Amino acid sequence: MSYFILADCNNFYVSCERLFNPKIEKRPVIALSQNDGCVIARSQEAKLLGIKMGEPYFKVKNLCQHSNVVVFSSNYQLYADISERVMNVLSQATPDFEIYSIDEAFLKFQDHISENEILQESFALKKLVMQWVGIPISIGIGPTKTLAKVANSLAKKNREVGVFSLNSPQIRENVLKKFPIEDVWGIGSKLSKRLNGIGVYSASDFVQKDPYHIRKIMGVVGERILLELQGIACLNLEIPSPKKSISYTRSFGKKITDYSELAEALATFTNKASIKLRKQNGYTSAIQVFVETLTYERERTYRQQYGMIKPFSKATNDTVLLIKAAKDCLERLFKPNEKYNRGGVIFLDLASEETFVPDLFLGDIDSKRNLAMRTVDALNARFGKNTVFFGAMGVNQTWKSRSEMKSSHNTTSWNHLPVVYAK
DNA sequence: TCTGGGGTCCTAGGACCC
DNA sequence: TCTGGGGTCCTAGGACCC
Repeated sequence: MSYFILADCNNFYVSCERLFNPKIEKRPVIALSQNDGCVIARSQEAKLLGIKMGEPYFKVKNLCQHSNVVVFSSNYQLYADISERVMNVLSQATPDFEIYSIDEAFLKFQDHISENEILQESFALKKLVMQWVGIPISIGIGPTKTLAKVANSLAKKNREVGVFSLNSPQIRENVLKKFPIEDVWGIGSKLSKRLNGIGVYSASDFVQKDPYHIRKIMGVVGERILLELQGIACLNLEIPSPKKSISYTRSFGKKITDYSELAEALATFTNKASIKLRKQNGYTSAIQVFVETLTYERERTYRQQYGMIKPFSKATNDTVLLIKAAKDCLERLFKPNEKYNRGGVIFLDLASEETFVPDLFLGDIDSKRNLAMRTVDALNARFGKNTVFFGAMGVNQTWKSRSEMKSSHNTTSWNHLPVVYAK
């Protein structure tokens, strides 16, 4: 047996913004998704105003203006950097450590450490992250990952303490009775409706079901969640493995009807994705390209996706080839007089360097091209994004997504470094 | 006018093989 | 009268997460 700890940053994006802007400490603050589309982070004050997670921004814009809400476009560069700092502190506690998302990490401790020591350790970690990074976190403890998740959401309810353990079976029983089934990790809207149908409304209702029966109606996923809630660990820490697919998809700042504009956008996305690909030393054997249209009819929106997959005879990470393939796909997908609002590229079937098979007939051409790509990446890393770029990407980039209320890159750009004035 | 983006895992069904 | 069965691989789609 062992214990799992889930450390989760409180209102992470908002906390990052507050770090460099202490004036907004007590005010309602929200952060928006890419393209300023919907609300994806809210401060406690904003939650109390009734602003929901994932709500489209235009629906709450008025409320925000009236209630003096501070609104930010997402500043992922800043959030990623702060995240790394938080993870660095957390990972000091144990080598059994898994970064689960930008603001969450699992830690695992063997059970020869007492319950009391685990609690002490958790309080110490929480304090340390606040001291060294300035981000508030909550900690949940339990014998399984799923129970640590439940414990974490209880820790968040009492932020003054901010640590909650579900190791004791008695406490577990009481907690699960009041814990709605739809809030359990892995149970989404579809599964919770299905479970409601068989009389399951709380996590405790679920735990009393027969795992075999649950397996029949929910598959192994459902059975695993059930056992995890019973305290039987089915999920372990995940060892980071290279990504199985890499994608870059964006909504455009305006609707696009023009083929060449669309082609430039997709070339830009392909470039972004191939930089990610080379960063993990990967090769892709197939590219998927899609574009999407959006139409409104009587208060309803209809999305239509057009996509195609193009396999390569040989895995590649060469931006030039990838852009060419993306354009081939687009040529077939494109329909004039359509209004496109979104597009993207996905690299599928990723292969690593070790499994990459050089082409017998092309000989050394590959390694030369590879070197060229590496040089482009190095130049851009050193002198800034897009110092060197591909003509196909265009120069006007009129389709770029909106991001009108973005804060500075305080920790990742010399030009945005905070300045302190002495009196 | 205006609704994100990047991922993962699982399953069912078809094609194919012996 | 009676017309196999087991295995693998691939793909599309569904469901979920943050």
